[in-house]
Amino acid sequence: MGKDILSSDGLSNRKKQILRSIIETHISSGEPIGSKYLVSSGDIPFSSATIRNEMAELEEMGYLEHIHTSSGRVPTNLGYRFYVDSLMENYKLTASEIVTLNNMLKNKIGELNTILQSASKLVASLTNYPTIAVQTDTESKSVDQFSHMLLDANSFLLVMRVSDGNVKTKHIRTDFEINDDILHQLIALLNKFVAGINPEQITLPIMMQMEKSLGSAGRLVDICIKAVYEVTVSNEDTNVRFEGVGKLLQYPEFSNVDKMREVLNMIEDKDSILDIMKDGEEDKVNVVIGKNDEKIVDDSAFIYKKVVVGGKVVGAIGVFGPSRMDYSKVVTTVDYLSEKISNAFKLQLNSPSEDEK
Amino acid sequence: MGKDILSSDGLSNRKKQILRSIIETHISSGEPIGSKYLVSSGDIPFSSATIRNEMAELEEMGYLEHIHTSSGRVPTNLGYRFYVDSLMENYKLTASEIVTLNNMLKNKIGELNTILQSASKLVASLTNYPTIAVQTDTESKSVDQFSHMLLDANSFLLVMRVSDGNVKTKHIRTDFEINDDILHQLIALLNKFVAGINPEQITLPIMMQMEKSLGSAGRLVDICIKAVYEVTVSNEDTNVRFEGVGKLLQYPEFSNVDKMREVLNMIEDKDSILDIMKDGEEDKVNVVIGKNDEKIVDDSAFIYKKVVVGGKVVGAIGVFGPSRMDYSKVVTTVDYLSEKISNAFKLQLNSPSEDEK
DNA sequence: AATTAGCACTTGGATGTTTTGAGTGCTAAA
DNA sequence: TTTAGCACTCAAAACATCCAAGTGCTAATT
Repeated sequence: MGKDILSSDGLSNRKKQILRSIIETHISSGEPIGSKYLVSSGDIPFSSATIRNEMAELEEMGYLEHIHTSSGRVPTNLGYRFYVDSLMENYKLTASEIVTLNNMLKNKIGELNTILQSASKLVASLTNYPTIAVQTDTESKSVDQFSHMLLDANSFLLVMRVSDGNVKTKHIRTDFEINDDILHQLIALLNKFVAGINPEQITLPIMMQMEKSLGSAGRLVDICIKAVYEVTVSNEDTNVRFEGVGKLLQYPEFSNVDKMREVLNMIEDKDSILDIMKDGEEDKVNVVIGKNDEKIVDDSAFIYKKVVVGGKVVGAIGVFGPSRMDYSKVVTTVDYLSEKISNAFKLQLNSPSEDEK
Repeated sequence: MGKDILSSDGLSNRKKQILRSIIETHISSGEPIGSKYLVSSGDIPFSSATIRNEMAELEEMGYLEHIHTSSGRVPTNLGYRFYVDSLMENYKLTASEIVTLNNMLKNKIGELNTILQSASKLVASLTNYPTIAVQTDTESKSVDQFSHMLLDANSFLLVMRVSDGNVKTKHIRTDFEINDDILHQLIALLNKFVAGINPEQITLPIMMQMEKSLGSAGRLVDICIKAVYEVTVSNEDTNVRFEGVGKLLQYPEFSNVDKMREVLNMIEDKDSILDIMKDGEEDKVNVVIGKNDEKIVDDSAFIYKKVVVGGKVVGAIGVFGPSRMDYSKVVTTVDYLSEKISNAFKLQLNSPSEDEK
């Protein structure tokens, strides 16, 4: 009955079935899997000898490995990769899970960093792995809208809504007296000429025109433009936060000091995290396994999806855990949430006057 | 020669000498200390038998302990406490250490959280223990001024200048159409009735009056007041950051999974950290050891000093490590740095700066 | 040709035993 | 008061044994 027929990816169906069964069992147990166990589990309708033969071949192909002659098989990184790419079924979020997610997110519409962090806590509570919330600075930002708050006769607050979803303020002092009227004019001008455009495109003629219309308060233009530069160019907002690292210790593969040291070192090096994420694709959940891509600690996996607002990557949320991770659940959850976040900000952004694009 | 004369704190000088020698040796080696070792080290001019007798008494007094009959002695928490309070000598920062500290701090004058973090990194590099940077919220806040930014016909940004110097924004959506006029009225009302007062003093009559003057848009009042509450009551600016937790793994007492789990759990629970620090005194370096004060993991110690700016505690920096810590160096470093930071901000407050978050 | 039963063989881990050495407490001598 | 000396203790290291789970291979079966 078996029929060792190759399907498109070079594996007979029986091999796939066996590989999958091994991986899923191993994911939940963490133990090496032997042929007899597979038989007794009822998953595979063949004898242990047959399974052993298949296993041997799967091993030769690089999907499984063997710690020593008399131990069961364990998936290799390549095995996990194959599983994630071709074998895994989509996890369905339960209704109650969705309700939980939505409720917790609902009250959090606001600043991007707040929302990223609370999303990452959410993922943590649902998946029992440590989570990561990354906020990145986009390369090219613009200020999309200006507003102000007059503080006293010599100072005011310039309020800027930045294209990455953040709102920044800058305290500006003047050596001459200002009032609400002047500021209104100033803000109107800024909204007209500066809002939404790349700061590099602010030309001298534009600035001069603005200064002229402001008359004696023309000097403010210069100061404000400087503020725009600071806000759009600086990348002090880049931020990598891990939550719940302690959870790793419940997994035997991390229950030893050396592995923990490796992990803590990796985690504390924000740059390495950003470096890993740089390579990821934008509109899908990325799964980085073990040290195929050797930036990551062996035996571990890193799953993340970038959060895109207004066509730009503003951050990411994700999960870090053992390579025998519950991929399907994690992938689904991360996907759902990052999508939700992007949407929440789409609403917020769609509104204002000028649409670029 | 020995003369077992009691000094003021109930210990003969010889006992002090022995206790101190044991503690300092143990701090650097991590091993239990035996009588013979002390003799061979040359520190104590008595025979091993004499030392053994003294040790037995020190043990009876609670300063030392014994894992089993045939092991050397180890300091108890009480022993460390005594050492820190009475025995320890002040560490002298070397000239090059001071230069390093000053240089690194010099370029960082700016935002409080930035400076706290870079200070904590500094301590980490000098002491080889993980460090903590805490930023705390001041207890009672109010919103001192309101402003707005209209996003579209159904949403706007409420901009609030909070009394602690931060500016917060809240994205507010409405299910009816709004415009700049209505918002101006709203903001004017808020500035008149709500600005500068403690949110607990906002009474229902005031709110009703505001709602009435706004007519059909009255509902906005409620929403905005809620935002005010969130901003003034929440302490989301409170922030506890650990840096270099991985360093703990180099100390054998933390090189096991259970201890590590305890530590990670403690570290991830910001509230417990804040709770510990609440009890600390303001103008000195606080040393919390082991589980005398049982909020902290056994075998560990927590050293911190609060940073005070303008009479208010705005945060703290500190170090977490094994109870056999290099107290004198750590205490000195933490003291020096926190002092520097307070000073840096004193300067900044006096001279006008144009930065505000 | 594909599958399976059977069996010899491997090996990590669990368990038990022995040895070693650092360190103690106590007694009696200095 | 101090110290030399000695019997005693115990954790940790080293070594030995046993066991269960699992494999690879061969020969029998379908």
